[in-house]
Amino acid sequence: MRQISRQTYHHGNLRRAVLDAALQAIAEAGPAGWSLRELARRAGVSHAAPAHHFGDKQGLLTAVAAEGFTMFADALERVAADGIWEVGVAYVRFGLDHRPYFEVMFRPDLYRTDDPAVVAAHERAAGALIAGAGSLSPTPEHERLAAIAIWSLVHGFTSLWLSGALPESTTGDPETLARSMIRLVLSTLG
Amino acid sequence: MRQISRQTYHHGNLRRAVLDAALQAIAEAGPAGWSLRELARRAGVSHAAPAHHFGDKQGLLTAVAAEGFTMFADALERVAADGIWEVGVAYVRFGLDHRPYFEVMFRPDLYRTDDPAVVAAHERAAGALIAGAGSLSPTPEHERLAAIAIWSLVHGFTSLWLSGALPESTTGDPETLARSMIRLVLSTLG
DNA sequence: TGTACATCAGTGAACGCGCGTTCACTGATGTAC
DNA sequence: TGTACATCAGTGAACGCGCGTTCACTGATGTAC
Repeated sequence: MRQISRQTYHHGNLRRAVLDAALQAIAEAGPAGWSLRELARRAGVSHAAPAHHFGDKQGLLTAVAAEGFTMFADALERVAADGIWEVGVAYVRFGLDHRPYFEVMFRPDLYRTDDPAVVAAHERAAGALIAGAGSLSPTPEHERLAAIAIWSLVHGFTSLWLSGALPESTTGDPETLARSMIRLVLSTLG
Repeated sequence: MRQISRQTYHHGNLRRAVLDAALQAIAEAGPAGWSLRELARRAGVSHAAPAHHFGDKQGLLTAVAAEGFTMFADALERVAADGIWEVGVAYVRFGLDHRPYFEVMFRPDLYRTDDPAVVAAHERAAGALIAGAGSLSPTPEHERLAAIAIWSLVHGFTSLWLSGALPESTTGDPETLARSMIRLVLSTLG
């Protein structure tokens, strides 16, 4: 185990430390509200260190997106066997629980979408979603439409909730609300 | 009519010119990819002029959001009498046709959400959406859920389409696709 | 087990640049007389 | 109709600052012998 307390010259885990600082900065100010130098300050390292690992801000956000899509795909695959219902709920929960990742992942102008790690995890996530939707469709055309509908539904709910756009009257646990909403739609789609 | 060709000392329409430059800049680089100075350059005016009208970037984006929500509310109210179906389609179409506005409107960290013009137009838009959903619901609880479902559906579809997240296999006219999707969901929700 | 050396993660000083902000100024316009 | 003046939209030079980038460097680590 390398040292955590930063008493050596070599950090040992600088890459991770910078990523964590980025996630915190995104949570506080969005993906655009900070500079690489501020990140270095947060992480307590030299201002040149982030560039040493990630090249530039786009490279750093590419790493965030890759990590995010990997966690996202894991979360969806974990419940894939339980049906499209649970996949939809997992989609919403991921967005609520991992807001900084979510805010980067669906803003492709922020990072390099052709990064191999991003592409692979993205495809895994899409696969879990489409496979789930396939289970409830009689025809291929209907299946395609149903998959897009479910995806739009859970993505829209998550985005609206995160941006605070839903009326204040909409109180209570967002996951419970999402469950009710998905049940309402699925009761007729299936 | 004031001069357009900018041969006088006074621009005559500088506020409009800066707003238009902002919309173009947002279309090209997102709401974060430019500075007030760059905007002034685009609009062909002194670099101090935008601040003269809008104070700072947040003030400028507040004006964009207010204008956007006004246009949005107009578009939804225009089809409100035709039912929730057409309101949903109008929602999607607004996002597709007015991407720069849409990208600002649902990112409340970018502007002052307590601006009176923003608040008024926002409430008008929400009213049109909720009134439409009310038409297809037997109970108040169901109505509330149905409204959130429709809203999530059309908002999610628009966001996913704009970010290019929908699979490339999903070709064709997005509005047609949105119509099919909304019909599929409404056929059972109503 | 000890020594020499290559590697490379991380440092920190220095650079030029574009930024937002300030401020004294310019000059077109509208109004009073 | 003409003159004087107040207003204020817009200018442009100057400022200090934080930024990304460069680059010679430091020093911990791993490997060869």
